[in-house]
Amino acid sequence: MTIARDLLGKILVTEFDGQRTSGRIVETEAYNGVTDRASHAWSGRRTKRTEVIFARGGTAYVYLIYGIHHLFNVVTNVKDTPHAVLIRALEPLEGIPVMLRRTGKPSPDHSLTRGPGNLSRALGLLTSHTGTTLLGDTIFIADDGWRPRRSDVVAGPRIGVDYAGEDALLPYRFFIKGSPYVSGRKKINQ
DNA sequence: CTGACGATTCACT
DNA sequence: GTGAATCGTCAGC
Repeated sequence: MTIARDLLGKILVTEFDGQRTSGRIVETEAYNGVTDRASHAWSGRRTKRTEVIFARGGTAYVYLIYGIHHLFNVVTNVKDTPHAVLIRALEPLEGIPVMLRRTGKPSPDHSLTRGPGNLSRALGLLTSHTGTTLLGDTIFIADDGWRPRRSDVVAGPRIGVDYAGEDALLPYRFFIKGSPYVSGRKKINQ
């Protein structure tokens, strides 16, 4: 939970085949383990797919949704405690031309890394990266000391988890107010 | 083995 | 605002 907030302002970096891309994290969502109906690990569901969420913190969990989009998560807790943080939006920093090529966009705009599906595509993240440690040199979190002002960090309900009942209302989504890269639907936004 | 569906996005009405 | 795309995962038979 605290970790989701602390990740705001940090830099997510991927480096595949010498192509480095990075972006500052401006939006995250926390998934709070077995008590969170919106989490894949809810109620102790532990399967081949979700196994990685039970790993120790600092592990990547990349999940394919709707057969189309990849969603990138960071496993945040100790072994056997399935907490994860979904990275929902970045502000592009390095490797923007590479991102453009990956996404097929002609020019950089706010949609390049806005939304978990777009972001993963821009950084070249695939489900095959699930289980990769973030302590290595292909996918990792960097910190240049930049921090959002405390008054600019906003918490709100998560997106796309309406099926989770009451848990869908929990303020587990954190984002930096005013960033043009923050995603969000029209309903419960900002 | 079979069927149902999702932590989304994009194009179209 | 609505609906389709598209496939790995999981539950059930």
